Amino acid sequence: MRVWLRRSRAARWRWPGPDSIDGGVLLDSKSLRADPQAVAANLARRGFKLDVESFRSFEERRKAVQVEADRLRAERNANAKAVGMAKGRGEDASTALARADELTRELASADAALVAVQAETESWQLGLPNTLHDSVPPGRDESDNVEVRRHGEPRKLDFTPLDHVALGEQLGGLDFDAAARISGARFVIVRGALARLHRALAQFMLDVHTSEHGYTELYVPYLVSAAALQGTGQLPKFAADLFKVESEQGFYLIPTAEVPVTNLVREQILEAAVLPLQFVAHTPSFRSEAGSHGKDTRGMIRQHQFDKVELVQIVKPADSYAALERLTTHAEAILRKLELPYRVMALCGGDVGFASAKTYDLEVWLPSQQKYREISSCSNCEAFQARRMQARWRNPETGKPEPVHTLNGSGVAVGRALVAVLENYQNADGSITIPAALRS
RNA sequence: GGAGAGAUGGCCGAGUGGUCGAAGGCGCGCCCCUGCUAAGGGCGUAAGGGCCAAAAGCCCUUCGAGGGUUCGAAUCCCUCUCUCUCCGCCA
Repeated sequence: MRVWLRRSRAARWRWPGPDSIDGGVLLDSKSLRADPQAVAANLARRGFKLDVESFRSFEERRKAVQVEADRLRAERNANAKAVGMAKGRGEDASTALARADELTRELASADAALVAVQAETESWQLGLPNTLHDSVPPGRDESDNVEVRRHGEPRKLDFTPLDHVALGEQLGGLDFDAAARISGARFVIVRGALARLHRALAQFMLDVHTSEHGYTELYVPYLVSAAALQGTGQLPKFAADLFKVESEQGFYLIPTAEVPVTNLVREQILEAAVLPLQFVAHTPSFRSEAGSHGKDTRGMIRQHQFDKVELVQIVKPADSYAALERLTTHAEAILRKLELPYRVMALCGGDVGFASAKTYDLEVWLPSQQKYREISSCSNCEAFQARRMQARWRNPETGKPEPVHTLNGSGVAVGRALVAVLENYQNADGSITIPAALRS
């Protein structure tokens, strides 16, 4: 239906192949080789320690092994060709045939060594996070994030606000106990008017992004392959955060629509004219929340399953930072229209996610906590995911395929938006006023 | 679930053991001719990786994936994946 959906045989991702040492994996291997110290200095801003020495050592080994294997292969090819030509002329080929035997043996052992060193390099590289953009503020954790702007004033209430759990139970719309009996902790059943509000929020977001921000709506798989997850950076490092489905195919439940949506362009070479691509999808997200025991155990803030409207952009590298600003305002537009007070935070080096080069979080005001809480996260992954996915565009200036830049952002988390609406729109009698933007 | 067919470059499509990374066509790019909403001619046009400071150059890999046979595989054998058609089933 569209140019970018064409199947590209050329671009079919072959990997890990015997000679694809770079393989488009992770950080740009060339800059890593050229200046490992600079990469190490950059990654140190995240608190990630890059072992330059061990990189150098297996890089040296890799080079030696690869050169030797290539040399042997070249000789074997030439030798085989000589055999063919001799036989064609009806000449004796026994000398070349004897050499061929030796070459076969030598090549087998050289290849084995090459495969081994490449596997080692690859798994090491897959564990390296993205480099950070220069503008990312320094810092170790959440507390060092920098507020960029703030919008809206928290309502002055002349009563003590309830949290969404109390409000939801009063209204008979949120049932955590029933969900616990059915599935366990960190699930919820939403009922009646609140279920409808939840649905309205999701549809509202989709409508705004498609009709006002130029996104194309997608319906996507909720079960994805390990390869797709590796493409966007969840695997191999963060398997513990995912739900793996017991099945022959080895499916995982998506932790975010970012995975299927961004992978839409994997193994593609896109024509410059189709960029930028802007997609929006409403999906559930499944997260094991391993390692968050005791955090936000009450309520809907942190669940194993939640709905999210996700924005994804595929852009030319030169445009990606402008796109990040725009994408962030697209997510903000939802909160503005819902008249929810929020602030925009630039995440510090220590808080930026694995695949991202720069991230803005949107935090919405929650009266019950008297705090701003994350409701969206907007990231520019630059070429990081594109390299892992082999997602490229043809740069007219060079005529060559180059990695695209990918961005994603929640626009916004539906479950948390429901929480925010309940809490910010509550009345003294425990009723909820429906935001004007949702009335029709 | 059962039966069959297929997978080659941006696209279509040849190619059953040896100068095949791959004929031919289309598309695209540059140039020439021509000069008006036409046509003709020439050349060029895959991706990934390595060596090199770099360019040039050289080399390796890739004809769905993996393995095997062979001195040598797009071509022969095995396994898998995906696509299409028919039957069954299902929303």
